[in-house]
Amino acid sequence: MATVTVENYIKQIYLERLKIKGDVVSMGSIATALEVAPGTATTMVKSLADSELVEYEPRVGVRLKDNGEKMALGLLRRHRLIELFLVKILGLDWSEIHDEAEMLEHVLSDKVMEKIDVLLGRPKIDPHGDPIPSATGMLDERNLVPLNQCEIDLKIKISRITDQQADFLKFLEKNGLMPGVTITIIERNQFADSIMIKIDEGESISLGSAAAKKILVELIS
Amino acid sequence: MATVTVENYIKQIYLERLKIKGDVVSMGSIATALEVAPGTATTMVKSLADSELVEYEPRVGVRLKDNGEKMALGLLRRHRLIELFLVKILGLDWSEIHDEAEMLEHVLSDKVMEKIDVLLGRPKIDPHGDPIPSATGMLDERNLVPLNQCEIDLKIKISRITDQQADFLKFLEKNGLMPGVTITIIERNQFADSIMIKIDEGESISLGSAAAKKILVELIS
DNA sequence: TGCCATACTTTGATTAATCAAAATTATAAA
DNA sequence: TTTATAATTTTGATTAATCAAAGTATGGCA
Ligand SMILES: [Mn+2]
Ligand SMILES: [Mn+2]
Ligand SMILES: [Mn+2]
Ligand SMILES: [Mn+2]
Repeated sequence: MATVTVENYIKQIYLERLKIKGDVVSMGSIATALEVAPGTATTMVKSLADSELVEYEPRVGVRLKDNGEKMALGLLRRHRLIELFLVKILGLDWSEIHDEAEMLEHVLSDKVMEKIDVLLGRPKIDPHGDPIPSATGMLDERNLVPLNQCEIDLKIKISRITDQQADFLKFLEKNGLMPGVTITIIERNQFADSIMIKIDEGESISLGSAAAKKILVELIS
Repeated sequence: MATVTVENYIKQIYLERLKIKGDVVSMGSIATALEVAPGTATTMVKSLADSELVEYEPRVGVRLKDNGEKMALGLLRRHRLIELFLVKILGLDWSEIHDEAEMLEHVLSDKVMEKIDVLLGRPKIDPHGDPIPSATGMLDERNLVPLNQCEIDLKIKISRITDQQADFLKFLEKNGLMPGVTITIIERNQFADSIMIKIDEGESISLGSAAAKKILVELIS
């Protein structure tokens, strides 16, 4: 059985891999993401390699093997199902579920996960808009556009939030900027580095490009 | 923050304390209950004493201090609320919830526990009939009688099961012997070491005294 | 009283996970 | 090509939890 630590490393390697262009994940990015010293990441990754979960090439990086990828997708599924459960069934706020799920993903049995999945109606998307892998490890990453790169005057739908920091999520919630909401960019100011958006039948809000970049949207035909 | 291991020791010391006449728990009983070597229990209890959670007297035993008792009651509350949640909300069988709760009790946040408590209507009793301590650490152990020590021909109510082994619980469930059910002892055979009981408006079943001892009942006036 | 079985404690190791700091490499700049 | 910088790896320690096996104490029995 993989320990909680091993599971966290495997999942993080998967997530870092998604973020970058390259196909190999650096020790530095793992160490930063998991908040451990660089040497710790190196040591741990070597031990993951001994367990056949990853391929590790010194001074180059690490890549998940089939085993590892399967584990990562299983964890991602657990994490996201748990988040949705915490919001839908227990009524927690979407800003406080991530850390909770970070622990629970390692602890809930398959039996409990199946009950939760059924209770939620086998959902495909979590509260942040992240896709939930299927029980068989299928994951479809939708092709979404960062809000800051969107054209003006088009009708678009907020679909996914890539920054799960509690404060940022609370800000979005307070302003009604949650997945599912449709909006239009009504103004863009290149030099002020900001955009002005209008929620359908609602308020107008100004967003800096750093914030807008964390909001992924879908164009409505 | 107490580790999972520390929490398990503290809870076990509390539970062992309840089982015995004396007021001090032996290293041996802890080691057996937690399935660790005797020396491990000694070492660990000494470290609990360093943390001011217990008082430890070498070769005599260990007793919880106020801190420790508070922690134990908190865990017991969590454990039992979680068990009830797993049965009532997720629909697990009462025979498979104990191990699940054994992990979850260390991981769910206070916020989640409060949501669960509310969702369940602030219950006082778990699926095995075990009392749930209040959030302030109040626990009322009801005064119940083991079924094997009960008089014949009286109307009695099954109230608590002290053996939580899955197989035993499954047996009880199959025969309708769950907390809340009312029964009568219709026969007792001293030499066969068994009793015959009849479920109200139901079947008659024979139980050996070892099994009957694990079923606590309440006399119905 | 003295022995001894049993329970308990101590000792010396091991494993997993971590860190700080020193050593090494690779790469980009001069 | 040489050097400097940044990333990575290695080394030596530490902490928590555990075990096996050796050592110790104590309460009853002879
Ligand atoms: Mn995690
Ligand atoms: Mn999420
Ligand atoms: Mn536990
Ligand atoms: Mn119970």
